[in-house]
Amino acid sequence: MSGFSDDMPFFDEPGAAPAAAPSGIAARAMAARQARNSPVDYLSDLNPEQRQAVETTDGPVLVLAGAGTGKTRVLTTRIAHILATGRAFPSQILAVTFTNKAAREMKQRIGLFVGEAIEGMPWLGTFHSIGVKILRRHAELVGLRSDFSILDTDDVIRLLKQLIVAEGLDDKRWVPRVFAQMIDGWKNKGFGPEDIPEGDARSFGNGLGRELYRAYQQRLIALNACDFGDLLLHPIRIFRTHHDILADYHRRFRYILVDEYQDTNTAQYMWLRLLAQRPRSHADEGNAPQGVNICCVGDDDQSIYGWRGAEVDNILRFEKDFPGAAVIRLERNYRSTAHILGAATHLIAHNEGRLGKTLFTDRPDPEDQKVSVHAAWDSDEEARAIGEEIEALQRKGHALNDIAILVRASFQMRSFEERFIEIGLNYRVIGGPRFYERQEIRDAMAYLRVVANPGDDLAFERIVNVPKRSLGDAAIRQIHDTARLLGVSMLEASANLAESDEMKPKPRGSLRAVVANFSRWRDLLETTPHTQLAETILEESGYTDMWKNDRAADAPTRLDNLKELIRSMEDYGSLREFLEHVALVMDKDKNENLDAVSLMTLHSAKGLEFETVMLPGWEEGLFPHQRALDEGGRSGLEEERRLAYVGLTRAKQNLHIWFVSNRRIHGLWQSTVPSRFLEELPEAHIKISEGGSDFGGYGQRSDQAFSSSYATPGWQRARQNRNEATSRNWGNRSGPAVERIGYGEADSGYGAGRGAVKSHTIEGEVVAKSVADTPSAFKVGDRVFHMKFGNGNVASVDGNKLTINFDRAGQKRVLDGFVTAA
DNA sequence: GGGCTTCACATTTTT
DNA sequence: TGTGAAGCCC
Repeated sequence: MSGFSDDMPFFDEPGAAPAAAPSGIAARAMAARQARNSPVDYLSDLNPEQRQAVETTDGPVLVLAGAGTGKTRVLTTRIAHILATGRAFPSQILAVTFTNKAAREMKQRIGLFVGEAIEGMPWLGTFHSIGVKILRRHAELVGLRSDFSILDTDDVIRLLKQLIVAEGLDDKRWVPRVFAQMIDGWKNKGFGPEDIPEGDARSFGNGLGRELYRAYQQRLIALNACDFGDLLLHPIRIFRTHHDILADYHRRFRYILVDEYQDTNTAQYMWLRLLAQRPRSHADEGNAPQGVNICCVGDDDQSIYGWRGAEVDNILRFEKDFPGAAVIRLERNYRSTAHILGAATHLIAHNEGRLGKTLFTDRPDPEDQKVSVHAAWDSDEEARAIGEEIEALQRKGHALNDIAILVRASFQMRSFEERFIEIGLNYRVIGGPRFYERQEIRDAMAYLRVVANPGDDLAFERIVNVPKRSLGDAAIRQIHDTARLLGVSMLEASANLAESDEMKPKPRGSLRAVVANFSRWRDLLETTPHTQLAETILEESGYTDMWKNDRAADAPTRLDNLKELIRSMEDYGSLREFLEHVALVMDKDKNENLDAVSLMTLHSAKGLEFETVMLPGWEEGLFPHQRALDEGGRSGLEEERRLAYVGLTRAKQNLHIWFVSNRRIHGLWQSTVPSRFLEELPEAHIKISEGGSDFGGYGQRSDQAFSSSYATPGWQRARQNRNEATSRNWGNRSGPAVERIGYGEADSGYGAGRGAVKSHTIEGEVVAKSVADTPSAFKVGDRVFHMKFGNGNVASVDGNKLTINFDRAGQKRVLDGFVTAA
């Protein structure tokens, strides 16, 4: 039952890869080539701990890599080292990451070391992509065919809704999305329908939780499909029930490397254990190395995904799981200044239950710039002040690309976006809706999925009446019932129905056409290049026409997206390869040519670094978030603190933290209290800033603010606010420590003149068409359309700045480059 | 089937 | 307050 015959090592000798290096990076490639010739070179750049992490190749290793300590470097060098010293072939190394981005980066960096040998690293990828690869080989063992589809969250929810309704339950009381999350949670823990706790099972659908879960799994098999969780759970099941297969993988993987180990959930942990812990009998046979060569790299202080199933415990108990493990700490930081590190280290020390690390740097910091803490009256002023600060930096030549604003929750982004649009400051939002989640892309994908896997009823159902073909709810139900009755796919059932007289003539006619189309496309699959096939499908189905005839403002964008989809298909060898890519790699490159400030959540900032970082919204209730406190208790608070730590450690040079006194929550203005995390910052490394000259006029330079018991008029007002706040439902802190944080009363408007701006982005998507300071082409009374605010009428024109009365958003001032004639 | 109104809800997100 | 989904009416 071995499935390995097809991909034995590609190179006889790890170092024997052709010397041709990728073009365009000549210098690095030269270094790489040199490194290949003399294996010691690549080690000499490492510090002693890093070097130890690279060279300790035998037995289990846990590398505790603090933020900015060269984690990726260690991982990639370690792989290079294993290859260069002939310890394993590329195909004998299993290297797992969480995100595609991380996998891509690793591939690229290993490529610099070993040239093209990277092609021979078939087992470097995300947990899920490797899971798919394994599952495709043994699909039949769990009742799937190897061409199974991978469903995304949206498909899953639609499927669950069907099942919930089919059980006669009210889908408003038992919300499919909620159930999808429950199932996801169960799968993260490695639970199949039989394993879930009785309480969980009872808590959903009038006690039918377990039955629904079971029915869901059956439907997936019938659809020849998997959800994301199955990509790990099915392999786990296979490993457990087929020891010969597991033994094959044991023989195959000589080295296992895991990135971001603190983020692994229970299922991933089980999967890793199965692969890593070979029973004695295997270890003893042949010349397999004794012990387990597993190397996990992570940072318990950066574990911020507990809420989605990550178990910090996995990293905390590594030494118990893998006896004799070497634990190596990387604490020398190459990213941030001593002040930033001091602040971060001190903050995170408030957490219990850590493995403990203390970051340090011995690089000099010529500017000796402390972390600054700023106060603002409300969120609008916060946005204004940060905007000013950024413009000031920009004038000094600071690239916007090197600046990031990291928020706790995405609603905070809004005030920044509005402000930046107003002053014409380039920004890009990282995260948010993604290319492959757009409606038109998902529709197009559904067509392709049906062609690739005619049993994919979910995809079929999605597009059978898109564009409209008079196949409404009634027709779909009929197809459904027929499929059930005959035990076949909906496509097959449709073929039957189209030839019978059970359907009214009109829908029957269009159904016949649909069936004929799919069968023709299916035939073309063998003979036509997949990009061309996709084009044909979108044309012949009438899908592109549908958008061409659509007069909605975004229809042209959607057509562009479809073209982009086809274009991106060129990068893949076959339709199936492409579909798998889309299912697993839901991201797309952003427009990186533009100089723009990055705006994102703290979560999505993990792993990134910026010269300057702004951290707004440090208030009780928002950060730490009230819900984390309510639902997570102490451990919830600690996770929030780790999030703060992640935020602080993103900054290389400048770090600014902000809090406001008033914030609008669900439409209501609330007084707020500075975050407890502010008190946890060490005095020695921070300064309370009154916003410099921009703010002018309130509070004093107040490093002494931390010397507790004194109050200026401003402070008194702060205290007042706090007292009010504590009586509300937000943050309920006690103790006088709060009093120490500076606060200002700068609620007066300020700031008017700003530097000229050349181009603008909204959400990394739109590039404006006009240049600042040229008179606007629009005049009063013009009807215009704005990406964010919709349609409106121009009320006044001031150079290139327009005041527009939007139908829905009300009156706004925007730059004319952001609107088009409606 | 499309557009309008009403209602509930309002942290973080990858695969 | 403001958004998005679902129901309702034509």
